[in-house]
Amino acid sequence: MTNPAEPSAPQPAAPDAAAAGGGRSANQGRRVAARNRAALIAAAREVFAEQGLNAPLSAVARRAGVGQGSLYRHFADRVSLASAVLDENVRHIERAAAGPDADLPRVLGVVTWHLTRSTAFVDLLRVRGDGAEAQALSGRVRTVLARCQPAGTRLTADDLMLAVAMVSGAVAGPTLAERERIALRAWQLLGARVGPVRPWEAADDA
Amino acid sequence: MTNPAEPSAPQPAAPDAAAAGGGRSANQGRRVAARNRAALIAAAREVFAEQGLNAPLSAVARRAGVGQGSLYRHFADRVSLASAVLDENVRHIERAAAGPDADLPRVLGVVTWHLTRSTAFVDLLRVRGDGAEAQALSGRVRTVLARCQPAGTRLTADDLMLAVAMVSGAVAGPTLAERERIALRAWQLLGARVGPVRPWEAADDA
Amino acid sequence: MTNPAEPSAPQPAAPDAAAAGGGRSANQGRRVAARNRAALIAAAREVFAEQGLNAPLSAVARRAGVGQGSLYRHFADRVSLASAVLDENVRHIERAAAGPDADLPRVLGVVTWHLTRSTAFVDLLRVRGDGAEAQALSGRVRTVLARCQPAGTRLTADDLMLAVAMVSGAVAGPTLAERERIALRAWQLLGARVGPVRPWEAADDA
Amino acid sequence: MTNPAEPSAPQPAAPDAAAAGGGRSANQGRRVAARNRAALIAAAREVFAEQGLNAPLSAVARRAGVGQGSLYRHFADRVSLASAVLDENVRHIERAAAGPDADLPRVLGVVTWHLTRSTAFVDLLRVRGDGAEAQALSGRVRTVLARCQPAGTRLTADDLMLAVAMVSGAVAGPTLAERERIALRAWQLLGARVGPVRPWEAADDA
DNA sequence: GATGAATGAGCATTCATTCAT
DNA sequence: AATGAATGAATGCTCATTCAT
Repeated sequence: MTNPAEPSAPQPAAPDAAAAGGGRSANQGRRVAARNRAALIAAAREVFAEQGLNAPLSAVARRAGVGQGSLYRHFADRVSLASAVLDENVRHIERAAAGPDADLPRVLGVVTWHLTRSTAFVDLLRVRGDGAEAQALSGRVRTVLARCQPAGTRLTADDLMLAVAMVSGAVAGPTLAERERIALRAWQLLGARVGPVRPWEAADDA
Repeated sequence: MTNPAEPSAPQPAAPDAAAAGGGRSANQGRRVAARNRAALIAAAREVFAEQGLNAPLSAVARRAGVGQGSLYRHFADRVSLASAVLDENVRHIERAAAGPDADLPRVLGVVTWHLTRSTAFVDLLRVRGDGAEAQALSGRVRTVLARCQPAGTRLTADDLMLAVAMVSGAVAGPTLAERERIALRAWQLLGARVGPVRPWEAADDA
Repeated sequence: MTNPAEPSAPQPAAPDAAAAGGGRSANQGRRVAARNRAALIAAAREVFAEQGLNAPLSAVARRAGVGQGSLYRHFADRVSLASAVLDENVRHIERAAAGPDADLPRVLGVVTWHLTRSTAFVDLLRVRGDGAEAQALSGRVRTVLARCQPAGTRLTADDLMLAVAMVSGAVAGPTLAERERIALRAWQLLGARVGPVRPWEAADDA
Repeated sequence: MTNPAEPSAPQPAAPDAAAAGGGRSANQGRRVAARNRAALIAAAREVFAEQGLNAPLSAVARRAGVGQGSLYRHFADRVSLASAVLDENVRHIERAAAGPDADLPRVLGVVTWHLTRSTAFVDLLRVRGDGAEAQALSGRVRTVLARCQPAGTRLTADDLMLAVAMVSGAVAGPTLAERERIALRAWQLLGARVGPVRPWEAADDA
């Protein structure tokens, strides 16, 4: 998984018993509903990270170990699935900014953590105005950044978002280490200080 | 056309000398071959700019006024067609750097012109190591930039390419003017001076 | 509703006594069972009239405010649901024929009323021998018509049913008025006298 | 085949040689284009006659022994395929009306022949205003009938079309003989004289 | 007995690729 | 060397049906 983000990553609902039978795999009733939803989001996070936001939804369903129909029941369309995936990323950033000793470098570190883990998140912050949901999500990031900015700075909130987009655009590479290295060098070229690169949870360890 | 780039844009090869023959358009030998190739590149530039690099190749062939089979004769796969499209962009940049009074700002201006005109070019410079062709093309840009750099600068060639990628990543927006505005502000955040934004040809007018 | 047919149309079984319980709507025993069955028939009448007999059964369940499973508990398959819907239409015709001053024109008027209101009823009388249920229902109509026929007529019961099928086949059109106009002209071409077009209930008003 | 209508019924393009290989069946080049188109129409005539106009198009392609893509190349959508099928029926009727000794009964005989052979044709004449193509086709039938009508008749062209729709609606039954018997009795109930039931070609035999 | 979620087969449609002419 | 048609795998989406709760 590219971006677990949740301590208790839900297990795919698939390789259960009862699959040994011939025909259709057992209908496990509504007990698995919540588990399926989580598995779909987790699978979508992986698939979108690997293949981009246009990846086949059938691949998401397959990786989640869930029928196609269940995917469509939980998420009416591709956008609502993507939103669910990205919503988690944004929530983490908001949580990071809500901490007691939150400042801009610390938040940028969290942003960078997500940028280097999720291609989908990169796409979110790079592409502007691509549907109401995407705007809402990137707007939340913008709000967080604007609030963290020290008084008397020369940069507008738009400038901050532009800087994030610039780093987003630059972040590419086959390995995670490579992506982090590039991201940090990019922030350096922009003259920005960046705190430790981590999701919010890890902040406890600091 | 989003990125004409060539003063003499080749005409689609279609309803042309076929008036001579009866039913089917005559096979006109290697004369049409060159014309078809050019028409395919021109069509691909438009289609890729409008629909992205995953646009259906059938749309390219249709717009070029050329059969599907001819497209595959000239370009074995999607990548080689894209390379041919982007090769023109890179050649323009090389030409700009070969001029008598070429310096880094002037070349960056040309780079910016292409970034704001061609979505495909943005993708080229943003995604690293995506196949040998793409690497060769971005390598040529790297060479050009390295050569233009004034002696005694603190930035490596990698840094320059990274900066270009950062601007590439930030460039988005519905209108051309918007894309140019964003690109220039991005360079500004990087502390770079940028010459006039133009393709090489226009440099004569300066 | 295109064909209410019942003065006391049953209400959807949905947001009802559930206010008493906490989360899930309470299982209210066999009281709701009857109400659900009626709601399903009413919903099916509407949906089948609007979208034809192949309308998704999920749409019927949704409009009835009832779970999918309940639909299948009450009606084993699509045919048995359709039969339940059409049974009401046939009962109305039988009731019309049971009245004190019932004669053929009067019954044909009632038949026409249903033909012009319910696409499903048109299908019933047009398609012959399509399953035992359909045959039973159209057989009842046949019986009614045969009984109403004046002695010494030249038409057999089969002829009467054929005439009804002919009118059924011709009845089409976007508006109710249009359908009635066509139906009456069709009867005229057949040389049949037709009483007032109305469901049985309205006969009291005459 | 339910409605051959053409003396030289095209053979399905399918069970050719070269199918013995493992993977994809051979691409037979553009030679088979015309044959495929004819096979598609023939297959559609059968499938539409058996399953109605909403039959799966994949079934048509399969029966024609043709790939799905070829179907879509020849016919952009379901309507254009259906039109191609029904166009033949209408052309036969027009040809029948163009003969030297054409009169209304003779044309009605031909109409009846098609009604009893093609469910799709029944649908065409029964459903009004279902798209421009359908209206055009039924309009042509209307024109033919109007022209054949003897001077001084009491029936309008609309009445004639209504009568045809009535017979269309009544025609149903498992066997061809049954359908013909019903159709002829239906015309009798309408008081219409009907010539021999046959497609135009057979008129030579008379 | 109600509920609502799970499941996957099925259909429409697109498109990369091959190939006879 | 161009052409344009053939092919079927792949994908999106729907819906009938089953089943644990």
